[in-house]
Formats: sequence, C-alpha cells, structure tokens
Amino acid sequence: MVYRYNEIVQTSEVAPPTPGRPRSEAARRAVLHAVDDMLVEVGYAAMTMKGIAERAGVGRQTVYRWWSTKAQILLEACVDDARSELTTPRRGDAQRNLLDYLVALTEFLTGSPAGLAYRALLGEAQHDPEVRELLCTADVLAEPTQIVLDRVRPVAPAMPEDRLAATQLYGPILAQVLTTGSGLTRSLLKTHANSLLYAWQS
Amino acid sequence: MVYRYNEIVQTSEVAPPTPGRPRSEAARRAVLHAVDDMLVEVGYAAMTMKGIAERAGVGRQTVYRWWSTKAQILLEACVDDARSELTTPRRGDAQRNLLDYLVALTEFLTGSPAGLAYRALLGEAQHDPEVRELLCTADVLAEPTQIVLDRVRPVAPAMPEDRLAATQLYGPILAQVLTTGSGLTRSLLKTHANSLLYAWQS
Amino acid sequence: MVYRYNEIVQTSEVAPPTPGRPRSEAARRAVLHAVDDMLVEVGYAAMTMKGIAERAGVGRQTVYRWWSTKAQILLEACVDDARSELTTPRRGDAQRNLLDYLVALTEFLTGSPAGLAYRALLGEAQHDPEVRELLCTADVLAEPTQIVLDRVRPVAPAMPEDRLAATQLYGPILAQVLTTGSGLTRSLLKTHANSLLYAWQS
Amino acid sequence: MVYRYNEIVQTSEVAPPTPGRPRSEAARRAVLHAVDDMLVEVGYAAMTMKGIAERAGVGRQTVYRWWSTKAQILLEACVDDARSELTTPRRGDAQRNLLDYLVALTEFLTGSPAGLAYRALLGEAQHDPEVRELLCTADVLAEPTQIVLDRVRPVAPAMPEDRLAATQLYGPILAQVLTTGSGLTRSLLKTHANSLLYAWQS
DNA sequence: ATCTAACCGAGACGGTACGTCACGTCTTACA
DNA sequence: TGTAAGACGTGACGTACCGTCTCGGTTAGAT
Repeated sequence: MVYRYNEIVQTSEVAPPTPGRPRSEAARRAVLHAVDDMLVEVGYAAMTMKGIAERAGVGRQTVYRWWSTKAQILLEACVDDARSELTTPRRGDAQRNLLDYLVALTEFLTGSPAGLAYRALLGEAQHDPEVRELLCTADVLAEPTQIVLDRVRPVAPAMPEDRLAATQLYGPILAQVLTTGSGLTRSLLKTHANSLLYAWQS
Repeated sequence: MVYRYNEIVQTSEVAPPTPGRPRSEAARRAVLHAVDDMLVEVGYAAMTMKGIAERAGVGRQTVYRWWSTKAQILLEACVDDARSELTTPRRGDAQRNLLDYLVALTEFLTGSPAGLAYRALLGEAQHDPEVRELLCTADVLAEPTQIVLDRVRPVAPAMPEDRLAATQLYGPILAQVLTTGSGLTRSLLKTHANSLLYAWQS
Repeated sequence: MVYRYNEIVQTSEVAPPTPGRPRSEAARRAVLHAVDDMLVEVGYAAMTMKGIAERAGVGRQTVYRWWSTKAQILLEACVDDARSELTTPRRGDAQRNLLDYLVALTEFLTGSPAGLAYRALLGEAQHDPEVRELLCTADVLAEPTQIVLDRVRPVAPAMPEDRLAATQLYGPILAQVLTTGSGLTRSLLKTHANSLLYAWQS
Repeated sequence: MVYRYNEIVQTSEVAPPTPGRPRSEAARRAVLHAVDDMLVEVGYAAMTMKGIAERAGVGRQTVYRWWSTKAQILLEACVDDARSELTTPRRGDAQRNLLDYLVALTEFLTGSPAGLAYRALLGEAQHDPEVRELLCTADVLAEPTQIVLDRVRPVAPAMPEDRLAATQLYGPILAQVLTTGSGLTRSLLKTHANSLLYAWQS
C-alpha cells in the first residue's frame, strides 16, 4: 500500500499527535500537482527533483523529506486516478465486460495523465528494480483486471489461472502501447475480446 | 536498418573512399563491447556516456561522433543478437512452432544480455520519443514474430490480421516480464499457445 | 574597489541577512590559497578552474558561483598583498623616497608571489579587455606610486602631471621586467631616480 | 634570428635541393596571413591552432610541422613589419629624434596590427618563459631604440648605459599602453622627451 | 506565556555527468 | 616527402542536477 498523507489508522483511534510542527498539507499537494503538470509538459526524463521543488514553490529538502525519488512522487500522484479510471461498471454481457475494460485500459494508457505516469514508471522500472517493486506493490493494473476477470469467470470455464488470464487480457493492449506508443482500434479490441472469450469458453 | 560499420553496398562496388583518416573499427567494437558489459554489470541507469568512453578506452568525442545517445549504442550492440536469439527452427506442428517461439522470447527477455538491452530500451522509449522511433525502425520483436505467424497461418484460418495476432502472441509474455521482471513458466506458455491456437482455428 | 567578503558597511549597520545558507568563508579562503600556491607551482597558463577547485577541495560550481575567471580570483588573492608590499615608509630625502619605491617595486615584480600574479594578470590583460578593466579598477600600481609622487612633489617643481610622472617613474622598471623577466640592479635604479629628480627639479 | 622561409645562404650558392616534395610557400603565406587577420578579428585568446589551419585552408599537421605554437607564427608574421614601423628617419635635432621615435612607438603599440601582435606576445611571455625567450631573441623594441639612442648620444653626455637609457625612453610609453590600453598624447610624449634630454645633457 | 521540536523556504556546499571544444598525434589518399 | 582531411585519445570548458547542509523563520502542543 502506498503512503497516504496523515493516514488514519483503521481503528477508531487517530494517529498519536507528534510534537513539533505538523507536515504541511499545502506543500504536499503543491508537489503532487507540480509533478502531474510537469509530466505532461516536459516529460518524465526532463523532470528533476530540483525542478519539481521550484515548480511547487517548495524547498528542496521538503521534497526529499517525504519522497526519495521522482518515481515515488509520481506513483502517489497517479495511483488513485489510475484505479478509478480502470474501474468499469458491471455489465450483464461477458463480452461487453471485457470490451469495456479493454477500451478503458487503452484510453488510460494513451490518453490519461495517470496512464502517462504509469507508462513512465513502468519504463523506469526496467532500469531500476526499486521502481519495479514500488510498482508491483501498488498493483495498478492487476487489481482492476482481477475484478473484470471475476465477472467473466462464471461463463468461461476454460479460463486459466488468474495470472495468465490477466496477462492474456491486458498484455496485448499494454505491449501495443509500450512498443508503438498508440493503442489498438476499438474493432481490434473487440476481436481480441471475442478471441479470448471463445478460447476460455471452449 | 541500423547503421553498420563500413557497410558494403550489395553490388560489386565498394563505398567511395572518404578523405582523411578512416574510422577506427577497433574503437567502434570497444564501445559496443563496453556497453554490452556495463549493461549487465551496472545497469542501464548507471551507464553514462562518460563511463562508456572510459570503459572502452576511447575518447569521449569519439563516442559522440558516432552515436548521440546511449540508447543508440545499445541498439546497435544488441540488435543482431536479438534477431538470432528470436529465430526458432521451423517445426511441423503449429502448436510447437508457437511454443518454441514463446519459450525463446521468454528466455530472450529474462536471460539474455540482448534481451536485457531491449527491455532497457523499451523502458527508455516511454520517456523519450526518439528512442521509441529508434526501436520501431529496428523492429526487434515484430520481424521474428511475423515469421512464426506465417508458419502457423495455414492451419489457423481465424487468425486476425498480423498486428493483432502478433500482439496477442507476444503481448502477454512481454507484459508479464515488464511488469513483474520474470517470465511465465513453460506450462503457462503452453497453455497460452493452446488458447490462441484454439481461438484462431475455429 | 575590489569585492570583499562579507564586507561590512562602514556605518554601524551590518549587511541584511540573506535567506538560505550563507557563503562559506572556508571555501573562499581555500580557493584563494589554492590560487596563490598554484601560481608559483604550475604557473598561470597551467592553472585551470577545474584544477583550482580540486586543489582547494571545493566544488567546481562553488568557484564559478563567486568568480567568473581565474583572473578575478587571482586579483582578489593578490591585491591586498600588492598594496602592502608597494607601500614604503616616508623618508626625509626625496631621492631616497624614490629609490626605496623603485627597489620595492622591483622586488615586488620579480620576487613576490603577488607580483608574479600581477604580471600574469597584466599579461592576460593584453588578450582580454575585461581583465584589463579589472586591473585598472584595482589600481595596483597607480595608488602606491601616487603616494610617493606626492611626497616628492614639493621639491620637484618641474614634475609633470601625475599620469606622466608616474609612468616615468615606474614605466622603465615595469617594462624591464616584462620584457626581460628580471629587474634592474640597485645602482641602475639609483641612476634612474637621480635622472628623474634632476629633470623634475630643473 | 627568426626562421625565414627558403632562406638563401649568403654565399652565391643556393640551398642544396632536399629530396621529396618541397615545402609549400603558398601554405606558409596562407598561415601567416590567417594569423594576421585573426588577431585583429577575434583576438589572441580566441585564436587557436585549429582555427588558424582552417582559416588558412591548410592541414593541421602542416601548421604543427613548421611552428610549435601560435606565438611562433605570430612572431614570424609581425617581426618584419614591427622593425620597419619603428624605424624613423634621422633628424638633425636630438629632441626631434626622440619625439619621432616615441610617436612611432605609440602608434605601433596602439594602432598597428604588428603592434597588437607584439603586445599579445609580450602578454603571453608573462605566462610562458619560452615565449619570453622567443621575444628576447627577436629583439623587437631593443634594436630600433638603440638606433635612436645612438643618434642622440653625441649631445647627451650624461646618458646612462644603453639598457637603462632604452628603458627610460620607451618604458613609460610601453607601460602606459600595457596598463591602460591607450597611449600618451603627443604633448605628453614631448614633455617626456624633453625631460629625458634635460637629464641626459646635464 | 514561554519553551521546544519539527516543519518550512531558500540557497550554498562537494560531487559528477553533461555535450562541446581545442589540444597534439595518427593515418589515410593524393600530388 | 609534403599536403589536406579528418579520426584518434586527452582533458578543460561552463552548466545542470544530485543529495546534503545550514541558515532564519514558522507553527504547533507541552510546560
């Protein structure tokens, strides 16, 4: 689970008050917003800790105090958006459940700031194992995919175990975006969904 | 097609001699080897143009003269290896053709230096459009995949158009490696191959 | 007037505190000392900004932050020494006043580190107008010469205006050192002083 | 004595022909002209061996084959001009002989390309002993000054030995130009000449 | 109403890689 | 052999960002 600011413990108790000046919520938000904006404006590579601090109007030390790397900031900035963008309403039709998800995923990966962030992080993960771990624990794709699979499973008796089924479902879409930069057309997504469903129903 | 040193045109003519001292083949090879070694030793992120030059025992300017970025060097260093590692011998059995390829791809992506390089480049491509373009023109995965699909197509009448079929085939494997860092087991690969073949044969 | 670190304004007020970490006096001194040492050890030409920083155990940016060129550092490092070395005590005898000054000047130019620095700067000034300006504003020779001239003027009614008188006094000594690298002997200095005094007394 | 291209031995014989391709006079002249031009166009500091070669349309190695440093080229390029510009016609009047020389010297140092070169070399000599030696052997100022002194000596019985007299004569002018960048006015030159003559006649 | 401790901004610090430039040497083909 | 061309290894250039540190100042709860 990702760090959440002033996270409330799940009992009825609140966090014990610490001495000293409390963390500035304004500074935190300024940093997250700065990261969001800069990602689309200058791109991941040109985004620096120094630049983020200046853009956020925040001291450099304040950034380092709460996050070690720009990947951490980016993850915190996008994970909630990602989750909501990848959640599709339940449909009666299994094929429609899959298609809706594939469309949402494609839009997420190609059009959304959160998706752009996810791709940047996934890219960084190929260079830096820590980022990969960060990304795995946040589970951005796995969770929403699982929900969709659970909806479909009742009518897909031949569906393989979750891990493979998930990667069969979103793998082609993700690979397509990562390698070419753009997604599949809606009609190809439909073909893909039908393919899988046919195979899983066997 | 990637730059090839002293590339001989395919006719009987050779390249016209340019004035001045010719490029040093030794320096070129030293750089490519240095990049190969450093990628596995220190990783992509810690690899710098300066470090490459020093490791290769080569002037910094010499590196910049022939390559703009470490991505270019890496691509030139790995593209041939990649192609050969992803080429599987033709089999009589369609399912075996697919499985062999999926196994080779998984080993390439998880075990081979060239595959490590490819992943690093694909990661960098998420940060830098120029790297993506470089990677697209080199076509590392597309070409070998196409060969396998062509072998299978005669017995797979429902196989969709090439682009989608290719991404259905290698997408799950690639996605799995990129997101988790490790590949699918052989038995899951077999299941995946069977799934696809079943769907494509209907 | 040359920049002086943390220069206190001459009233009772101090400089208003600037935000951020204050400049490190230790780093400033380390740079000035490094420059002093390196000038005599390796010479002006072989002295580089990089070398100065390393010798001083200081970051390169820290040097550039406070000085643009090695000439500036050198000037700041030597101007105070120069002034004190060129200041001779007042004598009753006019001829002795001149001679003492000429001797001090010769020793300064040929034997003192500060004088070595001055010659290097004067040399650089022939290549770079900015250095000349720097040197003019610092007024290394003009001021001490003026003091001596003022002492002598009462008994030298024919002494020309200051600029010419000064250059008549120190010009031969300076020219001798610059062109040959070594100074005039004491007896020639005496002859020179007598010559001038005779002409100025007319 | 400075190197002179294809210097003819003083007997009636010509130099024995050496084997191989003879040195290109065109290349030599191109280099000297390039140096002349670049000195006034970009200044001494910005003049590089590489730039000289390119400007002259000459190979880099060709420059290095015949000269080690830009100082050597500059000296060869300007020494003849310097000598002729500093030679004044003999006058009957001693004071006029001095004044003419001082004026010529001032114009040389402030207005002539050859004088600019001389100042640059003298500047460089403060950083590099080899350049000083080069400059001393070429004797740019000493020789013409000596000629003038010899003309004046008959009517100046108190003139000190040559070295001091020369430096008394030209030192103030040289010092003035080196320190301020501009020369003394004609009327000050006149005053200076009179001063010296008065002292030397006593 | 202090006191104290952790926060905040600003910015200098020692490092290090960046991409460029010139150095002086070398290796070609040609004259 | 001399020449123009140009690649070579070397190393300084001035800039940018790294992550740390040191200031003055702020903001709370505890005394």
